[in-house]
Amino acid sequence: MTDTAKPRREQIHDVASRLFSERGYHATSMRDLAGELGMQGGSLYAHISGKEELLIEIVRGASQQFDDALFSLRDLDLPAEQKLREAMFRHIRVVADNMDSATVFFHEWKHLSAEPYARVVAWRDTIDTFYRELVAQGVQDGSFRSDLDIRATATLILSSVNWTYTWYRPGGSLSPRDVAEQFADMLLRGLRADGPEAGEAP
Amino acid sequence: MTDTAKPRREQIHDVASRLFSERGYHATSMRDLAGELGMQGGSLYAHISGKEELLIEIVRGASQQFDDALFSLRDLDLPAEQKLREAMFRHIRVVADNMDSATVFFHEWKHLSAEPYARVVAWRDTIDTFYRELVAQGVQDGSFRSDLDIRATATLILSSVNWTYTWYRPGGSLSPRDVAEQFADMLLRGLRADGPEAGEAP
DNA sequence: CCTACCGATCGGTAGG
DNA sequence: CCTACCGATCGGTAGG
Repeated sequence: MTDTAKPRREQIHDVASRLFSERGYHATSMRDLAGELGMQGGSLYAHISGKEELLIEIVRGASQQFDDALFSLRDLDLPAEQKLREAMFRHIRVVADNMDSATVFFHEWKHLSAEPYARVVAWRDTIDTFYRELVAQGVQDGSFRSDLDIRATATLILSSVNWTYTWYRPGGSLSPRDVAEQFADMLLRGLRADGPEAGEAP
Repeated sequence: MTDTAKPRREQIHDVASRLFSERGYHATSMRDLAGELGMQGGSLYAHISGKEELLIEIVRGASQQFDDALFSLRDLDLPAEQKLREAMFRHIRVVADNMDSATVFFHEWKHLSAEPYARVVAWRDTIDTFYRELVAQGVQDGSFRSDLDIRATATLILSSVNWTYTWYRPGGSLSPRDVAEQFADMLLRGLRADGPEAGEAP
């Protein structure tokens, strides 16, 4: 109606994200994609160089969003607990605000060819490290339990935030902040009732 | 060498699980599958009726394993905390002992046709319910915090056990029991140091 | 379990 | 951005 239309390339990426997330990369044909954009299959190649380029850019875009959200936290001088809450919130928000590309990111990166594949593997490592450092900081300053296994703790945190792509529904009653606060509360305080000290061994 | 060979059908399912988990369902051709079994593409159809039958059986087999592991716990008279520990252990063990079919289960079920697809959706609901009931029991008997959100708690637990399919390595140093105990300890006790009561709000 | 084949569809290109 | 097309490959079948 007006000239608020997105650039064609961006439209293609958006639709590709949706189709790849719904049907998977290999089950989505270039003709499916073109059809949703109201063009013929061959016409796509006036805008992009090939199918894998789309996957590469979707995956790169998703990892970039995580980087932007998390790495600015790295050198922030916050107590470990606050930093963890904020990291979980931002992490979940990236997933929630980009359900399609996040789903593609988690599900379809295995179909990348060698070089972009290796980049994803390396990227995963940087995120692991980010959360491990965050946990280590909390252990060192005494706010987290000293008997925590750093790797396992980081993995547990990552499980909680990453798995959201499987169940979160953007239009629902839970905001990313709600989810993050619920999860962080449970992780930090534990599920056990306090007070009379629930029995350890029966 | 001896006659310990598995039935051909079982071999086909095992190889299909591996290929589907490594490459995805649609990126695995029947000729790929036949080749790994030392036969021609068309020969597969002497043993199976079609490609989707393989996916259906892999998915059905995986959900059956979870059912067998978890539902026997349902009416067991255990304290909630012990039941949670045992459920998490069994859940993680199913994933760890069946990395291929578990990966197919979590990644490829979307490619099922309407009827088996609906069965998976319904199944997921029974597992959700299982964990919610477990949490609710713990809240009722006073061993879990009374302010827990049942749904969120069950989701957090499920995140931790399901996500293992993405990082667990069966030959490594961590047994399913190790992982389950680490995760359950953290979830139950929380990450915070006890004692001087780490500050809630700064 | 093989050979030989089917129609359908794939990603991508040429030329306009 | 379209038409028309390319070789390759797909899942599956017939007949043995």
